[in-house]
Amino acid sequence: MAGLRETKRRALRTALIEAARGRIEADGLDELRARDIARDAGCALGSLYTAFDDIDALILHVNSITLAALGTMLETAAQTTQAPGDKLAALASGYLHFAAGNKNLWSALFDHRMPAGMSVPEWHLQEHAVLFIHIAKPLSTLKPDLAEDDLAIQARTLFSAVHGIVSISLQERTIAVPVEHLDAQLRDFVATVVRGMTSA
Amino acid sequence: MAGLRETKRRALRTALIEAARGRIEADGLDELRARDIARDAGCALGSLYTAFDDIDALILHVNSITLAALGTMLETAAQTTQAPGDKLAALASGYLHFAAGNKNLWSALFDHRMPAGMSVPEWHLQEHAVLFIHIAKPLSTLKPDLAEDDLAIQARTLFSAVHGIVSISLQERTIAVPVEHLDAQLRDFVATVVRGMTSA
DNA sequence: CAAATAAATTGAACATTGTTCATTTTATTG
DNA sequence: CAATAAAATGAACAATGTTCAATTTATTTG
Repeated sequence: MAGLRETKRRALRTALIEAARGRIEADGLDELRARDIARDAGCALGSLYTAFDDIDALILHVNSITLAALGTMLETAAQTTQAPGDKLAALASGYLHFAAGNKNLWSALFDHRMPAGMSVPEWHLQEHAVLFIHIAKPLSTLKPDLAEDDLAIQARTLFSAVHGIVSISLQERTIAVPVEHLDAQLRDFVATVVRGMTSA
Repeated sequence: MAGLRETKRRALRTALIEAARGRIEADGLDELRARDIARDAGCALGSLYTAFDDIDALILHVNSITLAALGTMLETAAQTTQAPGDKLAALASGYLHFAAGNKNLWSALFDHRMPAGMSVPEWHLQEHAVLFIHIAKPLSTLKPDLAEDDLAIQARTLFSAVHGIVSISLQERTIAVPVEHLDAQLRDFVATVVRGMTSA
């Protein structure tokens, strides 16, 4: 049995990631505790630190899973329609519904901060690209004579705008607005932007 | 001297707020520590808790000051131009420059979270309105036949979009883009939205 | 003004965290 | 099977927000 060690190591890592994921999903990133994670994963507190450098590394892995799920969701959302403006609306709407339906996991993507001095590792930075890349194609159809780097920049800008709307809407600092109202507003906004892009 | 108590109490509160503000401005919300605040304010650790319920109350007061400064800045930004589209562009640009020039204080407005179970007090929620209210007037000029509540909603939506762009741009997860580049992109985006609103 | 009372100040103590470490257990290797 | 390397364990540590009993300071009362 060459690799019992490695097998157990991998099992512990995924158990810890799943435990952290469950906690974040249920109670939010703020309530995540090392001791709870270890208990849920069925290991001692110290073992968490043989499997991962620290809690932040664990959170990055949870966020990795969330980004992957978001990615496949956006992928299919973009396929439901044909016209580029409709694709952008569908992407925005899909993003809203994902965020609303996975609030704590989605919030963790943007609320998490590395400890002072540390920066997000490159492999995870690249995973964040999934947030924009689906926007680029329909956008380039709308604005065919856009240079490649401008396209990337404008895709990121459009994502950021949609994200801002979704983000502040879901904050629910006062009363909760039904998601379908938000969806209507968001689609209206995207339609306005698309109109602005194509007029003039 | 009726009120020496009250005088000292007020002095301590402002000293603590200023100490917290200085720390947040210099090192960011994440590095804020009760012991540092007390030392800077020249009082014992325990005194912080006779003047404020907890650290969160202190942070709210710091954010209050930041929102007031942001408010007067937006006020003057809106006055620099006449046409509603230009006013909206000026507001967005002003917002970007404020955020870029007061990064830690501005970030604290959105990064701060109340402890579990607690919610932001009403007086402070209302102060956040300063973020949208300046948008409503030019927006109503652009869309004269908008109902009052729709106007408020769309002003909030437009703010959220601009905030999202500014927010993600300033995150600087990779390389820092010059503010004037961001400003050009942001103004371009606002112009697109305005065009989309008026073409129809 | 002096004594009594109320409030505020103080820093030590407490509770909760993330992380480390010496010890023990477990897998791998020779 | 013995020797070694790796991992598991939970007690201990350090940092942090908050509380508390004791002390000092301001106000009120006789």
